[in-house]
Parts: sequence; structure tokens; C-alpha cells
Amino acid sequence: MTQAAEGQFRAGSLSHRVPDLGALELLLAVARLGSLGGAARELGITQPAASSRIRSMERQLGVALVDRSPRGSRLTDAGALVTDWARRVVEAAEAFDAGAQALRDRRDSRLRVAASMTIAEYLLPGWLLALRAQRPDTAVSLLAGNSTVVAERLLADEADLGFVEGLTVPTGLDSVVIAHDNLIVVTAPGHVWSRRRSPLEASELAATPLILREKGSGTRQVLDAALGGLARPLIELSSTTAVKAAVVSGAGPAVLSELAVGEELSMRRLVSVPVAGVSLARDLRAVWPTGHRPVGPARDLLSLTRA
Amino acid sequence: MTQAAEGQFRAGSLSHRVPDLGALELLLAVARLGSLGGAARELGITQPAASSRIRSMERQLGVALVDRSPRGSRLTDAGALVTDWARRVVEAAEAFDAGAQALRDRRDSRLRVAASMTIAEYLLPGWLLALRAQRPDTAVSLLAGNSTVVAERLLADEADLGFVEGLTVPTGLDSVVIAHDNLIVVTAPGHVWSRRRSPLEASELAATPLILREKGSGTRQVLDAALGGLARPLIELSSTTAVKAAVVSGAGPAVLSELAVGEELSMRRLVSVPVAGVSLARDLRAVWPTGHRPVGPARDLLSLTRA
DNA sequence: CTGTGTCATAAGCCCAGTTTATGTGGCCAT
DNA sequence: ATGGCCACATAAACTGGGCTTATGACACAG
Repeated sequence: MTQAAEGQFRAGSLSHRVPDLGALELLLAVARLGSLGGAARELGITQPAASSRIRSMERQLGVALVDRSPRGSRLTDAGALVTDWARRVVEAAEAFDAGAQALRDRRDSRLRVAASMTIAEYLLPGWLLALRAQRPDTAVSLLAGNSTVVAERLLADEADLGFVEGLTVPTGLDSVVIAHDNLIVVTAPGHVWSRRRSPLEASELAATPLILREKGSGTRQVLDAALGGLARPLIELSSTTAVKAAVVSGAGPAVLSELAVGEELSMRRLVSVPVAGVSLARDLRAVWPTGHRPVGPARDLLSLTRA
Repeated sequence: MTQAAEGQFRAGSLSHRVPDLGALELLLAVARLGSLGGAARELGITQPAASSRIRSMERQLGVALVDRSPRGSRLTDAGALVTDWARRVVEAAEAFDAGAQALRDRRDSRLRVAASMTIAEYLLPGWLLALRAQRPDTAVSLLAGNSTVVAERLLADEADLGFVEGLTVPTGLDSVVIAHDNLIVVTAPGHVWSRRRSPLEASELAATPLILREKGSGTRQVLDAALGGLARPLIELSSTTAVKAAVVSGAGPAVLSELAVGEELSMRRLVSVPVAGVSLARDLRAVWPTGHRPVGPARDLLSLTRA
């Protein structure tokens, strides 16, 4: 127990300071139903279990969450706030669940989706949740890969619907644009570029070594095309996450999808640098084998994805 | 166990299908360090514990996450995707933790913040995380209430820094605008307004009964002012969450902060309706007692909040 | 003043996750 | 080659948090 090695704030990692998902779910149910017993019924546990769990959550957080009375329970002011924060955790967990389930289902699934990494990471879990809300019994399977892989799967009839983010649509596929995505230049908050008054010129961007995804990634393709040549790599990393981490740590600037850095920008872990004279926009597209218009579940999903 | 009452998809609630926070944290550490043992050390548990925990997570999800080898562990493709989704859950949990800790600390805290509900709900946890990253030992306490409450606290020297969202700055306080917030009209996807081609006229909005927050809330004030009179209530509810739930269930349209409905819009649980001829923008402001410019921790937090 | 809702308390069970102890396999430097 | 090192796996035993069942206390409505 004399363990040191804390990257964290106080002793104990997150899971010791944050109630587990079951407890947060229970809290949401209590908020919605106004009763511990009712919440317990909904979650399929007994009333004493719910009572004790809420109590131990209050002890853990050091805050009273619920006003108990002989005719129901209401959230305290602090409880309402905590419940709202809890809801965000639970929603993230629901997205996780939807994604994980799609990763598993492989065989018996009614809708087989193939998607590029960026889309699979940031957009698909939300779509799957929405789809589940509409058509609860559609089992979905997901395969993530680059445009080439997506095209192969579709043409081999191993996927019903694909999503790609490149500049070109692979041959043999029909497509429809479902969203637009902008690539943006990001640096750590301290970087020289973060203090510029004037937009970056394309030539400067091309001349500067950048932290990049590996060749073949959709992001990289768009960047190379926009610069009218090849971007100069400072390092090449194999995931968007690794790139972000490198940028945050001050290793250098990178060009990333705004989907990937929304959170970091709003919390100012990263800073966006305006660029002049290059279009770093790209389309996100749904794709399917030429002629085979999506039907059934694939069509349901497709219609969810269009603004 | 013959319990019915599932609002959910398959049997068992979320917490049975999603690994707990500890497991997700462990997975992130494995991804970052490339080693089960290393991740175990970082979290202060033993190597076998980490090994078994990852294994049981793989069993639970039905997906191989990690490629083990005698000289380290790397994520599988599916594992990388799962890890990215896990990161979002953990980040939500970190925000929860930051908020909850502020709610608790009350007494011995070095920075006492008073904030309006919308800001406390949606913005403050992020700011607190950023602050913790910069100044790890600043203990923060948080009190949430409307503008009046915030002003009282500041003037009674029971808070060091406040955040309000109303149209007017309470007397006795200096302020600076830290962000802009737009109120938008939202309906359920099926509603007539969601199919309009032309923007809604202010007069139509004023004539239609709306789902509203209670009087005195910042949102309500701005709406009444913008309509040049009083909005007509269909129902009055006491929390943003309750309003959203009512709108989603089709009870009617509402006017809400875009901060509050970002998620719902992108997942199309709600639809935004353009409005012509009214300005539903408002400023979010940091406030402090006239003359008492924020110093120390309060100044640190303030500088984090400005774009 | 009995019935029905609420929540609390007490006692005991059970299993997930933990630790300690040990085994296996690849890599490297001597 | 051969020890040493590092990484992961397996086995057995311990622990505790969360569960259930059983019961009690309180408030309100009929």
C-alpha cells in the first residue's frame, strides 16, 4: 500500500472516487422516478440494495444527493448537479456499449457496416444508439478499416453499408455525402503558431515538419493533396490518439479532423491555427456497391446519418 | 429473477455489459504503456490482477483487445477502437469527479466558485479539469444557483468568483464576457416545425405555448426579453433536463441553450428550428465584487475560461 | 386504525477482484 | 550456451462490496 506512482490528483485512481456505472444508473433512475424503491424495481434489484447503494455513493462523494421522505425521494440541489454529470458518463457508456456490441456480433447480424477509423471512432457509436432507439432488434456488426478495406468488404458482399472519408470514392461503389469534415492545424497552447495574428500560409505548412498519421490514412491523403505534394513528417504515428498525445506534449503541430479534437479545443489542451489559401475540407460519404441501393436496416441507418 | 421491466435492449443493464471504470482505466494504461505489468504498476495493483481483469473484459465484450507477447502487449484493431470509446467514458468520469469534488470541499478550499446552473452543468467540470492540470493542488468548492444567489455569495465574501448567464449584471459586481451562448428553438424530430422550409417568425414563437424553465431562470429571462413580453407556458419545469425529456417525448417545442442540446441535436433526438427576427443570443459572464479583481486561483480559473 | 406506500436496519451469502507464489517463454548480454 | 531479465499465465486463498431476505419505523389515505 506504500505504492507511489500517482499520475493522479489525490490518492486512488478514478474508480475509487467515482461511483461505478451501476450506481450512476441507479441515481438516474431515482431522479426520473422520484423513488428509491421504484428505481430498484426498474433495475431489477431490491429496495434495500438501492437504498444502501445510494447511501454509499453519498458517503463516497461526501455530498447528500437525495432527500428521503416517507412518501418519496427527491434530489437535493447538489444531487441534481451530480445527476447531470452522471448522465454524461452513462451516455458515454451507452455509446461504448453500442460500439462494443457491434464489434462482437460478427455472424448473426442483420446489418454489417464497414467504416473508416475516424467515422467508427467518433460518429458511429452515436448512430448505433439512435438506430437502436428506432429499431431495437437490429443487430449490427462493425468492421473498421481504410477506404480500400471498406470497398473490398462491400464488393465481396461481406458488408451492407460502408462509410469512407477519403477524397475519392473507390471504383465500383455508389455514394452519398452525409457530412462535411474540416481538417484543422493544431498545436499545443504554448507553440509559436498559437500566438500568430495572421493566418498560416499553405507554403509554411508544407515547409514545416508535422506530426502525421501513417500514409494511406484518409487524413493524410487529404493533407497531401491540399499541399499539392507531400507533407513533411516529423514523426508518423498509427492512431489519431497517438498524434493528439504528441501534439499536447508539445512535440509539434499536426493536422487533424475537427471531429477528433473538438473536446481538446474546448478545454484548451490544443489550439487551432487558421490557415489561408488551402482547402482542408473533405466529405464524409456513405458507400455501397453500384446499383445495390441500401434497403432494410442499411437504409434505416443511412437515413439517420444525413443531416 | 423473472423481473421484466426492461427499458433496455438485451437483458441486464448497462453495468453488466460495460466494463467498470477501473477496467477501462486499466485498458487505457495498457494502450499507453504497451504492457500489462506496466499498467498494473501505474494503477497500484499487481500484474496478475491486471492480466485477469483484461481477460475478463475481453470475455465480457466477446472481443480480443490485446495481443500478448513475451515482450509486451499491443492493442488489436478492435482493441484500439474500444480503447478510444473507453477514453470518452473515462473523460466523462473525470469531469464527474472534478465536479463532485468541488461540491464536497466546501470549507478548506482555496477557490470558492458560485455559478449559474447552465454553466455549472455544462462548462465548469471541464474548466475544473483544466485547472487541476495546471494547478494540481487548488481545492475548489462550487455552489450553483441563479444570478441573485451568485451575487449574494460574492458580496458576502462567501465566493471568490462567480459565473452568470442572465442579461443584466447584478449591481455591485464587475464582469467580463467569457463566452456567447445562443438559445435555440428545439422540437422532437416529428414535430411540424421540424419540417418547415422557412424560418419561424418571432410572433409565431410568442403565440405558441412552450415547454419552459421556471421564471427566474436565466434562459427564461432572455426568452421573455427577446419576445418583448412573456412567453406562453405549456408546462413549466424546474430543470433543463426535465425540459429536454419533455421535448423528446413530443410534448411540444422549447427554447434551450445550445450548450444543453448539442448532444441531442447531433444524435437527432431533437431538431433545431431556425428563427427570424429575434436575437436569442446571450453572454456568459464571469463576475466579482466591484473593485476586487480576481487574484490567485480565481485569476487562474478566469484565464482558463476565456476563448 | 388498518392498508399501502415509503425508506432504514440487520444478518448472512456470494462472487469479482485481489494478493502471493510459481511456471513458461522470448530476448539479450556476458 | 547460459544465466538474468522481462513479460505474461496459472493456481489457490482471502477479502469486501453488493446482493437478498426479513423485519421495523414512519406517513398518509381511506
